[in-house]
Amino acid sequence: MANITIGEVARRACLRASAIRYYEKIGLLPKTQRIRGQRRYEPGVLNYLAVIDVAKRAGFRIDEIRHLFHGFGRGIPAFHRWQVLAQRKITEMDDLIARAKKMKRLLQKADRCKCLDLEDCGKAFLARPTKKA
Amino acid sequence: MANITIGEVARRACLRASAIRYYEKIGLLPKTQRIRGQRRYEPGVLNYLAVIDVAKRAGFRIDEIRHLFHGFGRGIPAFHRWQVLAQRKITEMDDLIARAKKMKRLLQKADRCKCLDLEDCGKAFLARPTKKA
DNA sequence: CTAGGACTTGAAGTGCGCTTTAAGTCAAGC
DNA sequence: GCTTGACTTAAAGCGCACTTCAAGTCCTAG
Repeated sequence: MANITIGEVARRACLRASAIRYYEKIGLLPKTQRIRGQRRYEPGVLNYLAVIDVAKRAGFRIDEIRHLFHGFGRGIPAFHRWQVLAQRKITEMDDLIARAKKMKRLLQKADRCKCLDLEDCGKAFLARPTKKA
Repeated sequence: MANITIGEVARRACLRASAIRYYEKIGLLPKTQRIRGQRRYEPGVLNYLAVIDVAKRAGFRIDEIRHLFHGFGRGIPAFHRWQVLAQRKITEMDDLIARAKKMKRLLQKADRCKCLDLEDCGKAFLARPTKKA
């Protein structure tokens, strides 16, 4: 069970080996043991990678995920780490959704445009400027 | 009124001169006349830049804006160009909003996490995998 | 005459999250 | 002995939309 090669970890975690090496290099994954120069992993690394995967899908950037793992004091429990980061990110997501909706409204206005010439659109935009984000 | 320098255009359009040069280089803005090597613009360029600005704020990438200007036949009216591109982009925005909402739901789940250890989160994720995008 | 300021160019740099490449090591199979 | 395949490293590349840099031109003011 133990001492899995990087290729096997990659296969099980649905990642490229290069991504795993990259995570190690930037300090997202801890350095693991080497056997004749090659990385060998214990199965626990898959839990680690599963957390990274969920965090990425929740919209966290790499530096935020690193913070999740290493940016809190030793005794700070996982649920508290998630709470702190999730609250911030939920706000970001709300902003993102609001921006996307604003873009969509702008697109719906564009969809009802009646100009023959794009320069006319430009004149119209300059005459009644849409309020910027 | 005519023959504005790049710096003046930049000031009026709230852009950096470097951005205007870049737009010219990639074929977003037409090449303009030079006087002793320096670009000189007619005021109409501001309409052109206003269209670019609105398109960017609506979420169009540079290649899409280039398509708006040059990707249709000569006689195709502006309103039709907007319709075609806006419909596609509205779909993209809907996808983006849906993805952001999915992330937000994931974050709200994370916010209610009770694990003490991140590895436990990983085990839980692997046991009941959240369906991926 | 000199300094300052606005402009010119092509090339390189930025940030993010990796991937790709080049050059090499190592073990197994023929 | 040779090939194949999986691994190693450091460094470079990608996409996007610019910005920044280095080195130079040109005009005006003092």
